[in-house]
Amino acid sequence: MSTGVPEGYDPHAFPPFAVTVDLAVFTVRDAALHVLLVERGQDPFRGRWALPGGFVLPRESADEAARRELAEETGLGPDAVGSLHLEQLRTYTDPDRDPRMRVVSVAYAALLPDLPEPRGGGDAASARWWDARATGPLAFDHDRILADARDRIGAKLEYTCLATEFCPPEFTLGELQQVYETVWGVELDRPNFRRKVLGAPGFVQPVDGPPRRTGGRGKPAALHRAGGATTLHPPLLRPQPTDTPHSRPEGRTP
Amino acid sequence: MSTGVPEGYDPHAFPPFAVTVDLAVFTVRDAALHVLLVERGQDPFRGRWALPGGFVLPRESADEAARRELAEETGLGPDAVGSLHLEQLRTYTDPDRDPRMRVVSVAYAALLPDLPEPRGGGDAASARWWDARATGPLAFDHDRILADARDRIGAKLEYTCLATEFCPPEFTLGELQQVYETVWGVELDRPNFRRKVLGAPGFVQPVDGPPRRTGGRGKPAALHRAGGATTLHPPLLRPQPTDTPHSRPEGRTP
DNA sequence: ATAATAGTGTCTCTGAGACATTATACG
DNA sequence: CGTATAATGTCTCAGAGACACTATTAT
Repeated sequence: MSTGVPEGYDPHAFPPFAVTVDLAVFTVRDAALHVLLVERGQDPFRGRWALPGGFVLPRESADEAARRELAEETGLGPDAVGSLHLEQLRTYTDPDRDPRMRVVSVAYAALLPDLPEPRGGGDAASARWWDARATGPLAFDHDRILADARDRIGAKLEYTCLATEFCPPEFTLGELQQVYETVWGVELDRPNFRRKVLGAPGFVQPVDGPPRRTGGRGKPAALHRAGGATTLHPPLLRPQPTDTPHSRPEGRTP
Repeated sequence: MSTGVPEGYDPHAFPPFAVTVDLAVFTVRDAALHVLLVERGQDPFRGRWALPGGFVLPRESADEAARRELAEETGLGPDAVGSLHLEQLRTYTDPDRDPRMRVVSVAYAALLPDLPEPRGGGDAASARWWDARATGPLAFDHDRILADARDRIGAKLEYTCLATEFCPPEFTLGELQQVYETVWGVELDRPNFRRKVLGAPGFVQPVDGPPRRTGGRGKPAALHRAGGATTLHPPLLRPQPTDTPHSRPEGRTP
């Protein structure tokens, strides 16, 4: 804030930037991570799919712009949008990321439970869920934003209670495990998963009544709600794909 | 990118934003975390201290702007600045964060070893290191940016090899431990710290020759260099202030 | 009965924390 | 000598992984 081009802070002496938000909206559906994309109706990248987003208005913060856009794209009410998890990822500032003009974009990640009809009624006439692993090349630098968003979500599942954001208000531990397995792309041992989830204070609460719900033709599962905690102690670490699991020649030299 | 204000993308139809970078430059000096601040010479916040920073130029990315500003403020050469750790934190977009105009700021954190004369020769005539715990109220929203930067650095020490960025090219394990203790504000058990650092593959490498260095009047310590790894496996978790059933940080019972 | 999912119990190994002990410098 | 710092070793417990086993539903 001390150096730069506009010496006298003349409001018209600085280079004009546009500021947008881009949203990576995720849900878990059919045991696969899905992301909400919109089809572009005009150049550049006409016909390509892109992350939903839009301009930040003069009197709103980027967070407010993100929630506004999210409401427009998903058709959710302002109350629902206000309560769901929205997280700033990072800001993309490559001078050539938009061929028309200088645009910096603040990227956000949002997590939704699998909704009955999530496609909204805004101006995004052609919005749909895509398998997050199988999106074609997206417009602008959205491939990179999407990849960064996936990495961030996966990492945050380890040490936060974020996974419950993918679930409906009441859920089974099997559904919660499905979230982890889907985002991480691994299979987890159910008894161990149970032990860790129930052992983390404030992660989940058993629903008091004895009601249960069936997921198919097995034993009905007890229902849980999200607990009050936001961070996970101890963390739920994902299994490490790096080479040998527990024998390391590097270490003590005799 | 699909909705918003400028329907036809007229380059003059969108609200004008200025984009700046703000830098939280940290070093460890005298067993305390220090941050580089500059004194503002003009309103608003004249005479208040602020994080260094400046405008993003029309043809550079925010990362490039951050490195350019860092070189100006510290007086380091472009090669030195190009090699040190610079990390985007998040972007601050409150519409009223700058009383003059609409400015969004991309915040960065940088880590430096304790340099002989770190104060640079740019236009920041009055730049100096401050104890990061004892900065007065800063200009703009820089108190919040600084707090966020401290949190991020502390968290990243747990699962990355970032701590070596605070050290000179060759360092002792005692100096590395000092970094952790200073950033986290806790005392660590030296034998356990040693075991974990040496057990993490690629974190540090012993310097081949038998040269040693003294820190005062004790036994000289072996020198190490940063290893090739960037992430820490297993992580070096900071002791939890939340009382756990079995471990007590303040456990000196006679 | 068989399949499928939910839930419990147990064993072992790793890593963290606490702490004792030895080694090598300085005064 | 004592003191200060570096380095090694040892003990114990918590948590993770692997896996056997039981429980309850649908077909």
